[in-house]
Amino acid sequence: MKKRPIQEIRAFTRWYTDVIGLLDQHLLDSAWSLAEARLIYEIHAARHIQASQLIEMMHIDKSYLSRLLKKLEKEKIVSKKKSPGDGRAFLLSLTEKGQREFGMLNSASDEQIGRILEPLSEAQREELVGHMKAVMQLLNVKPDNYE
Amino acid sequence: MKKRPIQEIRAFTRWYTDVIGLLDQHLLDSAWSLAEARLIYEIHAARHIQASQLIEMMHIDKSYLSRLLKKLEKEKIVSKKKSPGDGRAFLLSLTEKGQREFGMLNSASDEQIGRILEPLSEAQREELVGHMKAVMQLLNVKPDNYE
DNA sequence: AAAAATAGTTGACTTTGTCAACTAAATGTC
DNA sequence: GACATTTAGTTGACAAAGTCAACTATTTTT
Repeated sequence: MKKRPIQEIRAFTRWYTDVIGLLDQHLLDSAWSLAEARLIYEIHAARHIQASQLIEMMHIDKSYLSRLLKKLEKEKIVSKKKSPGDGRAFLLSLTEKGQREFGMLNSASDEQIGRILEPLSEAQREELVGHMKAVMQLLNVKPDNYE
Repeated sequence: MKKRPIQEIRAFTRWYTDVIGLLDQHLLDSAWSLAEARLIYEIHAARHIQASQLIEMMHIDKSYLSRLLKKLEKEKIVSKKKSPGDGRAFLLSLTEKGQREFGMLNSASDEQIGRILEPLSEAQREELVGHMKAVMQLLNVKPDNYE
């Protein structure tokens, strides 16, 4: 295998790691840790979801998740009700407060991306998205292939 | 500002966050933490560098850095000598063992990227690199703009 | 010659994440 | 339908990662 493309991809990855770090920083100003914010995000996206599914999706330790959820319940962000079909399991969803919290996190993220796009023209923004989609398509890493 | 490109960029970022997580996993098998490995990487790249510069580059707390360096010195990966020009400062560099360690980490990273590129043709690899470069160019986020 | 700033270290602490053992319910097996 | 096995989630004990403030020793500024 040729060396050069590998080096270029590693350079991109290092750079984007930094970008992600910057994007995540707004979370430092929020009341939530990164893990909590992702949890809020995932529960919002799923609307109703079991802890076991979150474990699979997020590759997170179940004891850790259990404690994160406990905190989010205490803060009235997440509510838990018994699964109708499975007596061991619970269905998690966002409370109204949780929805509002999600909305705030979400629009903070949007604004942050917005600021980054500021200097670009409409056409450049489209280009950017095109390149990103192309990267995703070419490099369609299936997490499960690497576990 | 339009909503759609923002959502697409956020989707890309989430996806690439996962990719980076997978790429970082090989470090779990190494003797070094993520922070230590990055330190080894940065010191290698700079050849000689002061802790204060690392703090700036890596956005890392100075007490934390101090302890990481202490461990790397103990393990004979990094060596420290007094800066000729500044009596408070030290110049850090990799020992021979450090160089070897860097070499191992580095080729493990290369191999991992190599595996991801496996399914792609030579032409596709070039395409991929092209898209990545375009993203970097368009989105040339200067970390300092966001501090 | 102070005063202020910078380089790095240390102590005390918080946050984040992991591992193993456990309870309770569900599923598979004979 | 009783037993063994697996699955969902919780808890205790701990380890790793990261932060904050105070400190020493130099260097720079005024």
